[in-house]
Amino acid sequence: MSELLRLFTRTHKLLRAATDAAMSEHGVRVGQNLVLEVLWKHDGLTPGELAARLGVTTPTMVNTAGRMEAAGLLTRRRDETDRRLVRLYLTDRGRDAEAPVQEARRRIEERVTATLTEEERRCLHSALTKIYAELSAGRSDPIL
Amino acid sequence: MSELLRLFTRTHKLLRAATDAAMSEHGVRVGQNLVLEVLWKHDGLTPGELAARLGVTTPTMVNTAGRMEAAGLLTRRRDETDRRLVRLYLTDRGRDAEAPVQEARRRIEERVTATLTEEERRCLHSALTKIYAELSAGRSDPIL
DNA sequence: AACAGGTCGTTTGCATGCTAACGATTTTTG
DNA sequence: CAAAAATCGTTAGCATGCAAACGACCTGTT
Repeated sequence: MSELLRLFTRTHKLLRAATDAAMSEHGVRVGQNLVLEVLWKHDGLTPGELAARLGVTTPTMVNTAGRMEAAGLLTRRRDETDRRLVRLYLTDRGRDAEAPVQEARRRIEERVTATLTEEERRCLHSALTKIYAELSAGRSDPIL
Repeated sequence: MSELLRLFTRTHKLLRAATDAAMSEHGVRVGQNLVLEVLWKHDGLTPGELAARLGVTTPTMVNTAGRMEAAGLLTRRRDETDRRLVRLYLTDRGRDAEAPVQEARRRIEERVTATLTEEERRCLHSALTKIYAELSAGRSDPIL
């Protein structure tokens, strides 16, 4: 009875759904929230740079950027010195989302960790870190 | 720095990718493996019953069943006494996948848990269980 | 018996991921 | 300097999820 994989998947799905619901109240979908978190600190990155930081592929980032552009969160602009590059810049709406989105994120994390003991919190973190390391062994994206 | 949500998401992605790679060697994609696991024990369930057991929506199950039918893993047949129902029956190929798929699943779970201490294993399980319970509070799908 | 309402599976449309193939641009090399 | 190679973003096609709307079928009430 492979309990762990199933439990992990189910829990992830609930967590993702809860996050999406909370973010959606502020016009941001779950997949866009991490992109914003990077852009708030480093505006004007390229899709490739963002993809690397987020651990997704470039096509995924391009699609996400397209949806975020359609949602009015950012704009695309070609780099002047290297015409291959595209730079993504936040709009006012993208910047204004910072406070409410981070607050929503904080609340979910708090809700989740509140149910755990101090030991469970510590253990969960170290266990996930070890699993992450094990599975990313021999990969090119060891960024976390 | 909301470490936990990010770490959880990243780890889940790696785990899912590793599972998909292992399953794909036997003609089964990651989303189909849990469906098979149920059908091996209870052949002839309906899409709705399967969806409930797996914690996914009925449309998702219908799509997955369509892909599994195209892959030759199962067949659809209308229920004779209640024509609203569709029953999903495994093909020989679907049954033959049982041993290799369960073996692949076992190996991944072993690889993951091997990196953990006994305490971490126990804690991870109880932490996930608690988080799952917290997030599914006030929901209609408390099945695990 | 007839109709209203409930129960199904399906279709449609979207979000999020991936890989593979392509086109434009820059850099490297011969 | 021109051709070859590397680097980017994009597009296309697939897998997996969701919610909403639909059509077919059954059931219960009148």
